[in-house]
Amino acid sequence: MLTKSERTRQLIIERAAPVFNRKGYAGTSMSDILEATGLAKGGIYGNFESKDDIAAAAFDYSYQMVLTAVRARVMAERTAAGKLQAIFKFYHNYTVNSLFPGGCPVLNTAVETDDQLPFLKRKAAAAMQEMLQSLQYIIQKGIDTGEFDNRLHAEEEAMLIYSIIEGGIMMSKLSDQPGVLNKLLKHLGREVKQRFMV
Amino acid sequence: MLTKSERTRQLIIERAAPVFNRKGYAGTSMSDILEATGLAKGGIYGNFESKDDIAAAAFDYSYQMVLTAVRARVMAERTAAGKLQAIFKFYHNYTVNSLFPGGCPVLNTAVETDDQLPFLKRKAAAAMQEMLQSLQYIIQKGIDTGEFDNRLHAEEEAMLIYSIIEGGIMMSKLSDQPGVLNKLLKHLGREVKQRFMV
DNA sequence: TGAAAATAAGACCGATCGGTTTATATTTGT
DNA sequence: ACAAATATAAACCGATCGGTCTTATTTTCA
Repeated sequence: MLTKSERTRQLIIERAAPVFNRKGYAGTSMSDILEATGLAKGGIYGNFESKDDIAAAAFDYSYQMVLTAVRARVMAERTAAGKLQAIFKFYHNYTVNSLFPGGCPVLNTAVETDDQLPFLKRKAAAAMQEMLQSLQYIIQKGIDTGEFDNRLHAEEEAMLIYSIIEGGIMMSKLSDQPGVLNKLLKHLGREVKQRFMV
Repeated sequence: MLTKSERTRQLIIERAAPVFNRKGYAGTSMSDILEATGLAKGGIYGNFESKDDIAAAAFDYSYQMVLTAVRARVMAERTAAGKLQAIFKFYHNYTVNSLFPGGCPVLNTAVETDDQLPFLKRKAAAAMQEMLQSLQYIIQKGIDTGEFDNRLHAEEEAMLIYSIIEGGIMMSKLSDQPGVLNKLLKHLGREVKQRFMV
């Protein structure tokens, strides 16, 4: 069994992550975290060094949640096209249905950390890199196995897909219209069926 | 000539806008604004009611700067394809060369204002809507004049372009690689030349 | 140019910020 | 079950938050 401290630490991360994701680093206060966890200062600072420390752990947790959920859906598919469609399906209605509120943690963190908060920016950058490489890997595999047109550039297509998804999340959130993202995902689905397939 | 107060108000907006754009609403303090303007409290609060009031004016100013710059480039072109290419050119190297630092004010504001800051969210939403409609108008005009393939859906293509640009700005900023956005813009340019043209 | 009006400086305000510390309560291993 | 170790509550800290107010200065126009 986990030690008490380890369980508390986990609780703090799980409760703080959605708060940071909705309100951002600067917009989240320690009292927000006290409220979300039901703990007092001592319970927090006995398990974390600082607000930064919590924000870093919360980002890791948030990203891991997304990554795990996407991975599970991708691995359930055999073909490259199936894997890509599974990703698109994952993001369907993302702004209203996501694992926890506030949209994509990579996008949110990327936008808030311009020069400041370098420790968070590094994490978000690594996360994006990993997402892009996963996409690229799927596409390249599709090309190599002859499933996809070999004139495709895997890296470029991965970047396109990622930019449309992240841009679409922002657009849907801002307009309060989940359908905006959904239309973009539908377009991506058609592209895979038509332009990607040989 | 403008009254003293009007000139001071303008100075505050011009100096505060890039600060808000880089650090966000929550991340910007009044002392940041005092420092950026060189004024004291009295000078600020004599011309603005509150931080919110400054942030609202600063967003309007930032967005107006972008819109004006894009409009000028678009109006200098006659064809729909030329207008779209001018927009893509405007965003070339945007993360390092933009009018003022911090990336796209619509994107930044959209991400920070989830449920909170409704007065800013409304402004950003209206700005995005205007950008999308401008894009859609250009594309529809291209279709109507026979310059573009009439099987295109103007609204969908506008959303695609906008999502790629905004997503691309985020990706370039996060990775510190202006080339990411540039590659996406290059792709958009090719798409217009190939898929759009009849 | 001089007096009234407009504008800005800067001391000041209570509230809240992130964080520390001490004292109490709870786990833990024997 | 008990003592030692661990973990949490809560009072407390200086700094900073957004904002007010009085006073001094600058602008304005007769």
